[in-house]
Amino acid sequence: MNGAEHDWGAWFAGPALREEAAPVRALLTRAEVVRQALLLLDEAGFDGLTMRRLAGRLGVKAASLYYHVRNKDEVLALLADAICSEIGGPDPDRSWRENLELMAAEYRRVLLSHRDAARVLAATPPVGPDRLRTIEQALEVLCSAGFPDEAAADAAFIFNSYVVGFALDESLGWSEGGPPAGDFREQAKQWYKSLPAARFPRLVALADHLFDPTPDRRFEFGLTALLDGLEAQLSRAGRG
Amino acid sequence: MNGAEHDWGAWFAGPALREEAAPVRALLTRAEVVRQALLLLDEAGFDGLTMRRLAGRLGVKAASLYYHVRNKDEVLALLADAICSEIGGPDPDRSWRENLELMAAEYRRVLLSHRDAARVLAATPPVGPDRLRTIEQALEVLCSAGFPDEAAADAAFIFNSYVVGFALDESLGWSEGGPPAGDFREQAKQWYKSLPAARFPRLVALADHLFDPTPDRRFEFGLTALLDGLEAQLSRAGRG
DNA sequence: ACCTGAACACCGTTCAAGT
DNA sequence: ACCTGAACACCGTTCAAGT
Repeated sequence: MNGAEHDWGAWFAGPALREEAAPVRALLTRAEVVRQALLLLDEAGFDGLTMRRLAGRLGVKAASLYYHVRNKDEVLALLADAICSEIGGPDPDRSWRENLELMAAEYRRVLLSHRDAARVLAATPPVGPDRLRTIEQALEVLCSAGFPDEAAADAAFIFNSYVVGFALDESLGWSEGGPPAGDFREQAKQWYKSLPAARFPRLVALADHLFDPTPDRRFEFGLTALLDGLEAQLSRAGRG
Repeated sequence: MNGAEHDWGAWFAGPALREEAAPVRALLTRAEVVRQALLLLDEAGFDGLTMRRLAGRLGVKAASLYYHVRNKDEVLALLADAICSEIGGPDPDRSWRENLELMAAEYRRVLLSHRDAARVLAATPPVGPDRLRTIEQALEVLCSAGFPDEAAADAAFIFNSYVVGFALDESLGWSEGGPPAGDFREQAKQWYKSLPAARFPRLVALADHLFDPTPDRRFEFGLTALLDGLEAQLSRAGRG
């Protein structure tokens, strides 16, 4: 039903949906590959996710993976979809604005719950069924709110770009080879404060705020600005 | 003067500023390394930018690079700064809003003028002098406009995140291994249109708009929403 | 001071061959 | 149908050694 016969092939070769309860014997499944890839991502991060390590984890040689999967990009696309499958949808009883706030929080929560998840999404085209679902839901909310088609498409795009972009900044953390993640903000803050004040007066003066330890508040700030802007455009479109 | 004695070391070992007009003989300079890295980036893209290829271009073996540069991450950070050096600043005669629009356009123009530039910025911490300058300038515009310190820091962060995030989406293009970049939008649009309409009604209906060939308009749309939102927050803060 | 040779420990991917 | 051995063409980085 509902178009299960659609050809996902070109972008997304075969849905990871019809899965028959992974048998005890080690018969490699596409779904099992994805499952282990997600576990490996959480443990080793984006850079640690290699075909060879993934194969090792599945008790198989790297070459075997290529029987189940076209290449690493496909693994990443499947991974992106698996991550998106955890994102909840809108609530029909709420306003469009409440729903976008809800969805943004959900989206971000999921992206932060898996290591480097935002990097996986950024490295991957939006072609998986679950990822498409989240876009579909955002479009539905916006269209129902009365946004004209073009504005709804733009708004959904921008909305997605904002959440992923923010989570990307957030998860990079710039701690590579640096101090332990906990001390990082403090260290960066001190470094900014030590900059030449004659050249970078604002940077030095605002260092405390720039490295505020509460990204939640900042996420809200940007989201509020964006939604205020969309609201303004909506009322403009309503009049026009 | 103005703090030239500041220790950039921890994050940005030695400014690429004091350069003495590359001599004819092949004495490798830090600045020359960065110059060639930028050329290589433009030719080969982010994934094609390797230490070995960069060395080859400089007529030197890969190991030699490590005498001038700590590692590849440092090359990327220097590259990010070289790219940011091309971004123009604000105009003191304009309003804060006009200036942010101007700076956003400049920023995006530069990011699109070098292949995968947004990826370089996203992969790199904001520690170079020219990159810091652009942040300083954004903060200055916001503070002068009357934003409270915390809001100015948030706004500058979000502003940066928006521009880089948008350019990132834009430059990825998802054409990897796919059709030539020109046909890509059309191909993606057709694929979206072919999705099962019962499951993805909005996606199918809005495919034409989602793959609109004019990212400029969409960039404006999002920027306008963001700035409208900031304007609303500013007047709220003014009253509060 | 500046560069190299040679190595180490990896990558993604292919493909003939095994079962 | 499913997996492997072995190879190909690469990576980033280190380090003793050369000049």
